Amino acid sequence: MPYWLYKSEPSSWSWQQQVAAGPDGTPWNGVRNHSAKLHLQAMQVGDRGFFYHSNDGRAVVGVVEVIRPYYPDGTDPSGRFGMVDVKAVEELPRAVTLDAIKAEPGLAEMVLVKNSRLSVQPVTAAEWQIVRRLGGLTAD
DNA sequence: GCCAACGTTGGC
DNA sequence: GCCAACGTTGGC
Repeated sequence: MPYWLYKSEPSSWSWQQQVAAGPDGTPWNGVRNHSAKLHLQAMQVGDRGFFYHSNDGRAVVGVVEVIRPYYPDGTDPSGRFGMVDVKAVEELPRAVTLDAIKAEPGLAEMVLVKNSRLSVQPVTAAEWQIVRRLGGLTAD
């Protein structure tokens, strides 16, 4: 099963808001980039991903799960882009900062490091376990 | 707040 | 279809 990473500025959509949205989750809307769109389209219900706070925060703070597969994003007037619904699953006991990620040799190839502007990214199984461990979660 | 990187737009 | 201009993102 693939893993993902979702970036959001806390000032526009924060982990706290995601948690508050509860088990019904929320649409991950607003993606307007074709690489990110391809990742959204590849997602299946049950896929999990990290929730990353960009700019103000710069850390992985939680885990979310896809609960509805790709469907059109009504906030896109062009109709070209879509979204999935995600829900919060668990919070990291310790946020994993970008600095910590960059300091970890096993994470040097993370898309977050290599292409920090991509808003929805794939995460490898190895990276997934390293970040979980750094964040104080048990391995899957 | 600056600016580099990158994606998108639009004129040709 | 190329590419310069422009806007946005996000780390610093």
